[in-house]
Amino acid sequence: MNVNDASQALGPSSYIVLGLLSQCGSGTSYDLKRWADTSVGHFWTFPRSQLYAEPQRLAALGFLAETQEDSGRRKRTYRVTATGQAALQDWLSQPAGFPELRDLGLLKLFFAEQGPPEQVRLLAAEQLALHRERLAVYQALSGLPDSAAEGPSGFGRHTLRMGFLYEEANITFWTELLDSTPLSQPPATASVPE
Amino acid sequence: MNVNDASQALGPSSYIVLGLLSQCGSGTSYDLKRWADTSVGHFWTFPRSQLYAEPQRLAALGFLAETQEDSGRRKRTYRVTATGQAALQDWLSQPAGFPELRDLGLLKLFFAEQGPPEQVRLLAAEQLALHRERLAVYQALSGLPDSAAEGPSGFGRHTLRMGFLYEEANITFWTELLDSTPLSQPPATASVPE
DNA sequence: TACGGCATGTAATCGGTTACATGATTTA
DNA sequence: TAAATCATGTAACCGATTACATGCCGTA
Repeated sequence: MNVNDASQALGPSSYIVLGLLSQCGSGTSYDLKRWADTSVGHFWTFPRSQLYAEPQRLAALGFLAETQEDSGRRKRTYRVTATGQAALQDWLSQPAGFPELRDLGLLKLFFAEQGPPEQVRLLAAEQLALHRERLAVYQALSGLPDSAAEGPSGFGRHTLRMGFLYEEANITFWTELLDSTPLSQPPATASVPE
Repeated sequence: MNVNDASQALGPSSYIVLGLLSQCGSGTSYDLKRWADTSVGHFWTFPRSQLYAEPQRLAALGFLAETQEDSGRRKRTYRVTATGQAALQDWLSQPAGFPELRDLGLLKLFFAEQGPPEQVRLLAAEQLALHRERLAVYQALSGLPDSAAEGPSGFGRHTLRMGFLYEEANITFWTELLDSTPLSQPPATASVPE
């Protein structure tokens, strides 16, 4: 069974586990959770339970080696094998394809465009607030020294930059939308001079 | 069983079906596929088979009414019920939450940042090409008259605008990255004057 | 030593993807 | 009328989410 054999076809979460472990040497499922939360978690999340299931799968494939404690909880620690490392490299060297926006807010907007403007405004206001919040988080992160920003517990300079651009684009978009969507009840007293 | 009862918790694909059928009156699974391809499909895709399974589910919940042909293929046509319409409206009025980038390219970049620059360059070049392509598609779409751009078979003015901004952000990002990543083998013959 | 939060797992369910299968309709 | 394409569905599998369950450890 070859690494280049496409029959494996692991999913993204598998490679997140592989990648994090590769960067950190070794760790438990909980370690993975903590690392993910402060790095990839900024743009790619999944439930914690995946971080227990995924390593099992990878270990069964020979991509991870597993050691289990003798004491109480018999907790499992994983590390990447040479085969696993090769699989990761192979994946990295493959084209990534086109990403989808898959934005729930956009989806709702798409269907709300025909409806009452007030609903659009509400949506825009919500999204605007969320994106501003997130931009602030990124701004805080970018102030950190490189040592903290890089590595398994950091966001990575480049990925952080994309986060920035993404948030900016969103803020531009929802702001424009809010500004161009009429209020539901323009005050009847206001006069519109010709 | 109330529409406002959160026990339903349909997924996004359910609402895409609901939304498209609501806009178009009625249609078959194949109609849904065609509508989706030219509208939401630009930023949210899923396999065609979903468009056969999803309406069944919705019909079972009373959100769609189904009529079946008597002739050969006995094909099914769906339309939204009043209950379904209410469920859609309810969903639209709910906050959408924060969207994730979930970009495979970014993910690979995150793990490739530590590795050889050449791999980063390859990735950046691929992504740049894909995003430029997509931007061109959006440019073409935006040239269309409103009648073609709006409605179930159109992208929608607003969503299209966001597509634009997203592609621009990506092009900026991957271009910057490509420009800032050193070539793997700078020609050994080149002299670097002090 | 009791309690709250941290840490570590398993089980059940379900939506989504892939693969399979075949009927109609157009066109060469 | 054969081939190609359009159209319509089903079945099996699997990753991902939710919910359940419980052990360790610091501190009040």
